[in-house]
Amino acid sequence: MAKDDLASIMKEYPYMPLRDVVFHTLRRAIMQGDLKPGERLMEIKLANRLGVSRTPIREAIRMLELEGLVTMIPRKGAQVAEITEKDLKDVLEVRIGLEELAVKFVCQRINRQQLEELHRAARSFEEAVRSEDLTRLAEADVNFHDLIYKATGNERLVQLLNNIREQMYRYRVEYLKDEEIRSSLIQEHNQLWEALKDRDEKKAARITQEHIERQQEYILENIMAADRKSE
Amino acid sequence: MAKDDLASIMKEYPYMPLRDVVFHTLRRAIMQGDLKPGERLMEIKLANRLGVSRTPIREAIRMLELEGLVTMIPRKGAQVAEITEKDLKDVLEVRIGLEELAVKFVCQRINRQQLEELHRAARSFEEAVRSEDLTRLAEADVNFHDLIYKATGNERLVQLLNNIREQMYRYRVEYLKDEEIRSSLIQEHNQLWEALKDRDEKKAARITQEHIERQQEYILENIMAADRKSE
DNA sequence: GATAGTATAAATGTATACAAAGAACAAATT
DNA sequence: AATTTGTTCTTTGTATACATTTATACTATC
Repeated sequence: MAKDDLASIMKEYPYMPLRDVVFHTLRRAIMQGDLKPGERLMEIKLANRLGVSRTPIREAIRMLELEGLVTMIPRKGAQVAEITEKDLKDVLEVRIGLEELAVKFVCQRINRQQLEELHRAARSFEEAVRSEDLTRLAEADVNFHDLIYKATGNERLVQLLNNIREQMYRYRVEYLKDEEIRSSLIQEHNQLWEALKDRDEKKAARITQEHIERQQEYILENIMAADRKSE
Repeated sequence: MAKDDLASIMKEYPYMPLRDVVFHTLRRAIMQGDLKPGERLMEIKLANRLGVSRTPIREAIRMLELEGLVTMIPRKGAQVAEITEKDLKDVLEVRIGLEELAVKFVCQRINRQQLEELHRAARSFEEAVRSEDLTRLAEADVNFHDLIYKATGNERLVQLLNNIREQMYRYRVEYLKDEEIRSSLIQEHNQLWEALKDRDEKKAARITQEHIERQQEYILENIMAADRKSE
């Protein structure tokens, strides 16, 4: 079918404005720590480095600014936003609230098919843990949570949660590298699935909260360590 | 004092890049419905209309895009995002969740001074209702809720809530024009204040929820009416 | 008369040019 | 020697020019 061919070609060569390429490039660089907090983002240098003109750079910076990843100093330019412990605490407080809200909705709205999908996702996460393949593991984790998000039936909530989850990368989550944590994650996923299946809002909320709080402790230790090192 | 003079002058003439002026202008136009959903935002026309070049226009559009107020069609340009009843429902679900989270934090963290400020704000809202001055009324309402937001001690949460509150304008909230609603708002504010004073999280959450749900019903009626009219 | 094809116009995407503000450094004056 | 002033250089803010794509309208042909 010609139409399908075209569609697949479109998927292979999706048109993307340079601003979006730059946006994602810079975003990733900030998240991964290649661009460090406080570092200036100078348009000409970035433009030369990425082989584009200033225009797409500027548009990307506007987007990063609105995401809070860079802060603007008038007539001085953009710099990578600082991250403080307070920031992290604030974000995670909000995240807990939103994740609890999400599982509440899921309990109310998830259907059998979605439950099955979620079950499969939990299983493939387990397999990924056993495979010791970190990339696959991360994907499986994202997939599991994506399914939960989708089951909320609330697009805005999904959008907010995805954004927060991406921001978590900034806090150097090398969480999944820890052996002990990986196996406890399996248990958490299974428990969460059970709670959602039983539509037990309270239990689901509790598991979610504990899940994130554990992550928070872990990240705080890491940040503390990183901060001490850099001082 | 020369320094104070300079500071006051700076406050009077704060530097603002054109992109921010354009951003706020367009934002307001969309919120107020001057730019209608689906309407195309053509750069040259906007540039001519606002007396600037395309560059600030484009940067403003990038910001509006990230806020979800405009949607981009590749190589076709920007258009004002459509709003559906589902959108509104989604936003308000999230809003209820976040507002409940907010009052929970406030119950845990508000201090005596903040409580007093809040009380004064509730009083001045009452006065504003009696004054029949709609502008003053809106300001007093915003002020009351700002104080609550601040008392959460969570800047991210404040940011999200402010954003959502601004978005509500899109849904043509002519809420405060209704006599009956105004007086019930006084009661709600007072009840909420009492709950926060007593640090009664459940009561505060309930009041908040009811408050927003009532607004939702009202807005839904309005949107329905508007949609029927435009079809 | 309808349809297809081409040409023209208009809009976005990208690059570059120009203006102005700010920082850094050097020189002069006290 | 220190401070201040002036100059230059860098960088952002804004405008404009160019390229590419898409929409539109008109003409020619069936």
